[in-house]
Amino acid sequence: MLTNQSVKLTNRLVETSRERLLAAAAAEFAARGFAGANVDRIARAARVNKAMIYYHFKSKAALYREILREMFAAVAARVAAVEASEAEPADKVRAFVEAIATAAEARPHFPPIWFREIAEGGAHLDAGTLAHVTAVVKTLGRIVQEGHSRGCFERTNPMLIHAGIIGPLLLYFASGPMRKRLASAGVPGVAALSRDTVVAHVQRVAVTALQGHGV
Amino acid sequence: MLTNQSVKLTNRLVETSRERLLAAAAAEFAARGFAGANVDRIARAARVNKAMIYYHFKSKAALYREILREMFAAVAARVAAVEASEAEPADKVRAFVEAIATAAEARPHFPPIWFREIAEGGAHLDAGTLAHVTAVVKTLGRIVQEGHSRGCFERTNPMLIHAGIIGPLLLYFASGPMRKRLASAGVPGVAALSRDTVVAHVQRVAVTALQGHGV
DNA sequence: GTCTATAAATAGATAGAC
DNA sequence: GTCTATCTATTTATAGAC
Repeated sequence: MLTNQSVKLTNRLVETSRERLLAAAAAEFAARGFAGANVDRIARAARVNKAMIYYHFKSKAALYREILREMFAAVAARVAAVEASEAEPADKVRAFVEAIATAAEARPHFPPIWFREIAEGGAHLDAGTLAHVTAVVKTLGRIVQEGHSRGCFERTNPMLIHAGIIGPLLLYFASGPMRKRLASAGVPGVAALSRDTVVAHVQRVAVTALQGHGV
Repeated sequence: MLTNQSVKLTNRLVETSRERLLAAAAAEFAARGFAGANVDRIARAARVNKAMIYYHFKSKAALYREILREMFAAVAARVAAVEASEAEPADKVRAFVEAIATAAEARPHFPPIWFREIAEGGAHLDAGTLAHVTAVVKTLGRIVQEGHSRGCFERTNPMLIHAGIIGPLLLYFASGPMRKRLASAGVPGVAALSRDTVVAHVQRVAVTALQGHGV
């Protein structure tokens, strides 16, 4: 019994070659993009033979799609949970912001890869992953709609709110290295910009825009 | 005299091979990134022999840097003009937003390339171009500072405002193809999102955040 | 300035042994 | 599941003629 359990524990604690490949690939794709990524480098970083990439995945492209799928499935799940909660519309919007931030933070590769996919028009998104993306946007749309029906939000294009949330958040989380260079160049305030400050600001801005108050 | 003039006019009206290469390369780099870009394809799109790339520019990398340099020099110039104007702080912030939007619109390749550079930590930015980037951010910092000194703005980290401006604007201008796919997938409000709506929203949000009013 | 031909290196992918 | 060796295609870059 103890033996069986320790085997199971070991299987969970020790990363499999597949998991190590996924982690190394995520970092490589984030740093260099799909075209710039190199399968040899991915294998080396994962301390795994290159041929294993083609054993576990069909191709470099399939490996990349796998990473995209996990990313967007995770945000979609978080956001769905937000919508399903009992909170009032304004709090759901705040939770939506927090959900995006949390998902992005848990995956440092997420924001840069998302940026690149946007730049590429979602060229690598398969149907299933695209469905996750649209689900996220539609969910925010329904939250905004619900707020409007209840009389707490003014009529607002949800895509505007979406851009106001996703834009600054992704920019913040994707720009770590860039911000370091700006800080070195003497730009004031860059170093002081914390995750919590950004999230709070985005939350406030989104809710304020929705509530209007004749602004 | 007439001959001389017509020659000069011709030289201005007819794109040189160098100009055609720059235009084709900008589109290629925007669509596929630096690593994904292909010099053969650039040459073909420019209707120019591939060897001309190496005649006019030193390498693929040098060609890319040339495009980066022009992009950021243009925004830096626009933004400097905004700061030099006689407008009051809030209007300078609005003009800053408009300047970014105008520069981005005039160069469809600009937003996607900027996104990719952020994702890559500015790996391709040479010292001169990085100076342009920092100049833009610092300029906004001074406008915010000026507003605070004059008592019209609350004390605010300028980087927060910067992220709130650049994030949504770049996202909007870079996401044209992606938005089309979302519209096809039935996401409401995507098609209705106009450039002017986004710019006005970003302006309002930035100024409101700066003015505070105890929010 | 423009073109052809080609060098030289890189990188995705697979066969086949263990 | 893992590894070695290798094939093949792609692609940046240049030499040299016109």
